[in-house]
Amino acid sequence: MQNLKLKDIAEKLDLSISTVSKALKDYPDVKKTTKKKVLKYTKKVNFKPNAQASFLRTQKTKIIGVIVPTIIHHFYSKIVEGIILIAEKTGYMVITRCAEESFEKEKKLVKELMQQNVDGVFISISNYTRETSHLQEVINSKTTLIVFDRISKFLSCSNVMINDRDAAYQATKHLIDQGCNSIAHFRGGLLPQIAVDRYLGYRMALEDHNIKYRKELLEICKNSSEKEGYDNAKKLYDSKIKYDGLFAFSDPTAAGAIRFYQKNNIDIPKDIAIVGFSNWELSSYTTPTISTIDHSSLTIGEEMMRLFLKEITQLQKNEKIIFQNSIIPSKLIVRESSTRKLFIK
Amino acid sequence: MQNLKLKDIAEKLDLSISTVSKALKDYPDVKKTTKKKVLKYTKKVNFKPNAQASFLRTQKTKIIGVIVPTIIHHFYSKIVEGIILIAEKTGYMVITRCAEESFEKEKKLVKELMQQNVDGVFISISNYTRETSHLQEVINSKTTLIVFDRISKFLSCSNVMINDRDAAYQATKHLIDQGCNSIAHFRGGLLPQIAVDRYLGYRMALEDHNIKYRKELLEICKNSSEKEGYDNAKKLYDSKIKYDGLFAFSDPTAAGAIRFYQKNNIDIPKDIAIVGFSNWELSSYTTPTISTIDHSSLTIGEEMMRLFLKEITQLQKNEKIIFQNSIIPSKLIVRESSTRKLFIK
DNA sequence: CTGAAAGCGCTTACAG
DNA sequence: CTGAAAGCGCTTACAG
Repeated sequence: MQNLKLKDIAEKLDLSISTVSKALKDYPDVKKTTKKKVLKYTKKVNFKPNAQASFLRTQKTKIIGVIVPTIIHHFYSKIVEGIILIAEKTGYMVITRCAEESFEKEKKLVKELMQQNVDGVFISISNYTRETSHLQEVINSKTTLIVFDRISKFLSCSNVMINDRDAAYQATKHLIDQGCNSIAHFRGGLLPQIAVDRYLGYRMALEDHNIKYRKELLEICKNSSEKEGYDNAKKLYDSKIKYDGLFAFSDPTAAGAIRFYQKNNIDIPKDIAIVGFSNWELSSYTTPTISTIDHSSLTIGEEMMRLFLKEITQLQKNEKIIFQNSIIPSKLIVRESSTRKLFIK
Repeated sequence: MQNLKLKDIAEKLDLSISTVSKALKDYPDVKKTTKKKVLKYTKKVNFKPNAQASFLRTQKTKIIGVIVPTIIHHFYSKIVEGIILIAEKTGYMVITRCAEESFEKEKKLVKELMQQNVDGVFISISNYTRETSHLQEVINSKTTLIVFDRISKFLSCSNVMINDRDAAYQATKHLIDQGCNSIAHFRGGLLPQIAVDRYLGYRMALEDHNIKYRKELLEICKNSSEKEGYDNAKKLYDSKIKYDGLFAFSDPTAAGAIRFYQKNNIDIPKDIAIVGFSNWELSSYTTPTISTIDHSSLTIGEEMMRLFLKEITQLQKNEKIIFQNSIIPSKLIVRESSTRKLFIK
């Protein structure tokens, strides 16, 4: 059974190709009984018009291209899941692609998506992307561009972000509320904006609560790995630096630190209260469970789709397109690693 | 800047559309210098032919559609990641879709992918899918169909599977090797094939080692949740049933059981040795870490792409297409929850 | 070696 | 209300 085309339907029903096409698209100038006849038959034989051929006329593919810098990563795969679920509800398909943190590959992927004539490109920019002319071209060719998480100030388009600084502030403040006075921070690398923002949120929270920032309580976890968490905890321990709170750049980092503390009989949260970041699956399974920040990736995906659909409509109506910067609020999830009230009062 | 088309290039270079098209596809009957001129210019202006228009002639979209029954699930999202990474290496794009365990939605998604004229459909069949005529149609329309994990015996196509029975056998045998004599099994629901297979593997391992199967050591974890693991451990405990090993249907289930044991001062692995299943992220972060079975999702994705590319080539050469059943071997990962040697000798 | 022309399957302005 | 025809941007058999 070959795929049916308009011509086959038309012949079968003794109608013209035009009429069948119009009936399918519910044009007002087709007789009701004709429409019914066509719909009944196409439903029966399960006919759907060829998407590629339609595109040549409509210029709409109903496909969204999503580019993430890395895919084997909790945060991004969750967001992609969110986009896919919402996209399906609104009749879009999603092509997911992975730039593997390479500027060259990112450029190539964008170009290929343009060649596919996707209706929208959602991207989180690679760490090594130095300039954004490839993304400017997306905008120029009237394709809706939405940048999320890792954005660029040089692009006029809608952005969806997380307020890492605020989230880090919440996390640190929570530790202070639990009675912590000297709070260490295992930060991410020096360059990534998210690492900088979380660091700044930490600093701001300290400042607002009159706690002096101490440089010796800051360590770096470049890869945000479990091992780095362990190693940094050990490093502080070996240098005999005392502290009673830890705000870790990520949950694995927090988990690594916990592993070290337990080995050395440091009680969590009594001796050191801990907050991680991003609500990884693991954080509900460690002993103790890890307090963390939840980003609600589903909400991020939802918000991107919402902005996309809005811009598509504005484009269609030839209205001015209004770009929007959405900030998705993060939520502190308090678990065992920082629930200290019982001990301090 | 609008998207360029063949016509623009041809005009610019004072050539015909045909010649430009042929130069781009490296046809042998185009003068070398002409080819060079065309390639140089198209590279400069970053021209790529419109994919939809090409399709109308070539019938190739270079898109693969992947349908998973559920996406917010470790196992499937890993496989999708694998497919995407390998697909990109071979010039394919991947549309991921989620059937949400609905037969109706699955049918709809398949139809839409066919409408998109994808070159291949990779699917893991929903639990509620009662018949597979929608997938038979994929085969009929000469689109490569590859079914993975949840397969159907009624389809003539290549399959990629995991040998759950063998993996469960390995897991159980490992517990026996650790000195366990009475091994409980928290199985999945009664119907899913994977639950049945793991149960049978468990039974076979017991039998091969002359350990009598005891019905009272079998509990059901329908949703494979942490809570069910906890509850079942409690149930056995409350009924005073003694056992020294546990083979759990999944890592979260194992984690739940561990939580209960720890609360009741049952030592792991000394009192009860535990093996989980599927190597969830959490299994390396619990205390103790959980021994588990690793499926190597990346290998599954790789294998699907390999089969797909093979069939595509056979199709092109008009050769007979040879379907293949690939079974991806699983690997036992031994961690703390079952490392007992120290205690028993 | 180059180019004119047909055609892939659809949509839609236009004529009747 | 229906249908003939043009055209979307490409590929490729064919003529020269």
